[in-house]
Amino acid sequence: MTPRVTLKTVAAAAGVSVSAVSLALRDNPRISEEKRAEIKRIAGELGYIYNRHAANLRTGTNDTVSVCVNDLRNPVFAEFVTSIEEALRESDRLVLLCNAHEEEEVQASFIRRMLEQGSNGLVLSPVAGTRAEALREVVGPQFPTVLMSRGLDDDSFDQVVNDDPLGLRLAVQALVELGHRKIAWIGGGQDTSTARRRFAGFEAGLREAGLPIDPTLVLPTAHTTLEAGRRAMIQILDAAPEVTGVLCFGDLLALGAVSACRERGLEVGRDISIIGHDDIEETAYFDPALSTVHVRKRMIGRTAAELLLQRIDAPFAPPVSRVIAPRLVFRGTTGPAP
Amino acid sequence: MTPRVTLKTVAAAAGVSVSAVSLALRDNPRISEEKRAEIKRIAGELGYIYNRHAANLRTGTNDTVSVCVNDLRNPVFAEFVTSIEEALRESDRLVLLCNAHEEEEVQASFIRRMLEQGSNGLVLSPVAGTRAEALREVVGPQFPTVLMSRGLDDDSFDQVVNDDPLGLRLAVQALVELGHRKIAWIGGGQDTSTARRRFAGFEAGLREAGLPIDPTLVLPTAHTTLEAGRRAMIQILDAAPEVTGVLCFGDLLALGAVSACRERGLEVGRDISIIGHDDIEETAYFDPALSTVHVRKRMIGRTAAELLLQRIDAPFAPPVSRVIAPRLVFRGTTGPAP
DNA sequence: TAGCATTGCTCAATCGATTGAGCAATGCTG
DNA sequence: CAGCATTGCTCAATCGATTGAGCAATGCTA
Repeated sequence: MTPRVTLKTVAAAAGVSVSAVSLALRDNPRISEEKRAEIKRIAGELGYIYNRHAANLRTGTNDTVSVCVNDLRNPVFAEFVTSIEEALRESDRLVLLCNAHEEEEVQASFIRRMLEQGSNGLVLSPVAGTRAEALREVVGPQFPTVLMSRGLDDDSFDQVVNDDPLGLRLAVQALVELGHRKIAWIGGGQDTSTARRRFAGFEAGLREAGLPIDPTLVLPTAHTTLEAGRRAMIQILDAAPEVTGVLCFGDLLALGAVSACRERGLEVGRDISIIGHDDIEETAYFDPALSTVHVRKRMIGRTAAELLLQRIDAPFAPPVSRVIAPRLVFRGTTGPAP
Repeated sequence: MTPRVTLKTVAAAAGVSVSAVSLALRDNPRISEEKRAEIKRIAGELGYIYNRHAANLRTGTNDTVSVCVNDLRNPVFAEFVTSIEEALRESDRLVLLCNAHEEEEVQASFIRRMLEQGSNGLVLSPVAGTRAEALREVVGPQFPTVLMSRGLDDDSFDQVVNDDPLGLRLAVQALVELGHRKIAWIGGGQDTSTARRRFAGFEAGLREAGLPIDPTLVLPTAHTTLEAGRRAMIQILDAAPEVTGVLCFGDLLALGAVSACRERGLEVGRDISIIGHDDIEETAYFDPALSTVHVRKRMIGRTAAELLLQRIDAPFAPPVSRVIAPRLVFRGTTGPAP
């Protein structure tokens, strides 16, 4: 093993001090242009590799941002993470990733781990059941943290969320205008702000339309998968065949519901209307294409990254909360009530 | 700002030396059971946070594994990353993530960055056009590296790949047995081993069946999105309306192709048969559900993680290459030739 | 009971970049 | 030309955990 090339090695070779090398390599103007060029040349020739550990120890950070989401296989989260990563690339920060899979312990241990690691900040989609105080306990009082997609009832955190109530109220309104009166709700069985807020929007929409909230038409599901949607839809059709409109917590659920309706011989978009939520890319290509609440995922991801960078620069600034408005997208799974 | 709680703080509070605390916290048996318990208790009360930077500087590593894939929004990669992360959780390593987006420079700078960071190893799906020597140049001669999904013609790297040629030969065989003679190929316009190997499998399958390779039935696409599939399919239908079988580089392309056929009034599964590749979850719920080549994604991700851990433990062991066999899944988009 | 091993800790050097303080040389101003 | 600022560098402390060497106390063996 050849001994490591450090600042010291370079300094000796260049006949200057260690500090001079350190400053020169970072283009500090206090070192003259020529010296800087020479030092860089020598460093290059010697094959100097910057040791971030030493710098990290000294500076206390490590130019890393942590992102913890529930499940990357959910295209919504994949889109969030992708746009965060892109937004951070300019600030030369790497992304530390975690899939919490709704397990609070995984989330907590990731947070501890990335704190040890000296990560600069955290973008978090808290697992179901996360309490704000418990989270604050884990991340510590002033650690730059931005909640994304799922908020918490605590305004000490920066947050970026989709306007869930709005999206669902719009969806209910749309169905009502199409003449639907028996409208079902599938999903949101998790203990998350998203689940609560979407359901609240559903309820508010019905209330505004003067419609009753029928418990047999509300079917929370533990998961948000295609299969869960299929099962829930079958259950609803069995319990309340008169239903003509269905709103779903997520697109995957909605696609499952579509497939269940078809199994039962219903033509979706004519016999029954279904609206999903999120607008993941795939849904546009189903036949009939899925009507859905379009969530501005890239915007949310980018905003989360921006807020986090701001927070890192100004740890004591007042917390910011951003609510991104969704819009309704009509495709083939909605139509006038039969 | 309260001053940081370090080993020193804890040592002072516990009335022992810094070393004792360091050893105790890591359960070194050279410190007595009782002292260890007491030290841990005090550390906990003081809110001691382990500073990995100091340890990293001292030990030279940082218990991190880097993963670089092309695009997380592709469900296949999301699945890979998820299973790698799960597999690594036991070894208490964090995942540093990068989406290279087919840009060699992004890939290279990520690699340099994570090397500085002291990452323990790399799982890489090389961007299109990556040459083995160039990659070796960037990662250095002995850095633990596992290529995943996309291989390189270089046996100095560990590799885990799907058996692409096999999958496509099986798919061609299946269509031929169903009576298809005019079989098209959509996708794989990228300069990746995957693209080459799948196309090679397609060609081999035709050859085995004694069928000619018709250039008008081969349509490489630059992207593997739904939209790209739709466009390619339209082009093929225009140029060669007699086509009855279509193989696609990926499921998204295939779904796009399905949607294009439908626009043209063709009933997929009867008038024309389409087979995708990868078997992403959504495809099973399309109507008709997509027939596809099922790639064992979790297996590939887990295997990549395992190989990497082995490689980290034994940097000089001979390189390992794993080929994971896919299987054909028949659903609704395939049927006898009309 | 001398001699040696073991136990249980402490000491202090170490990893390598960063940075505030400091200093010599030069330029500039009044 | 004294006095001050600026330029261009050096000095040395510092971040905090790790670890080989060392040492005192105790136990064990011959």
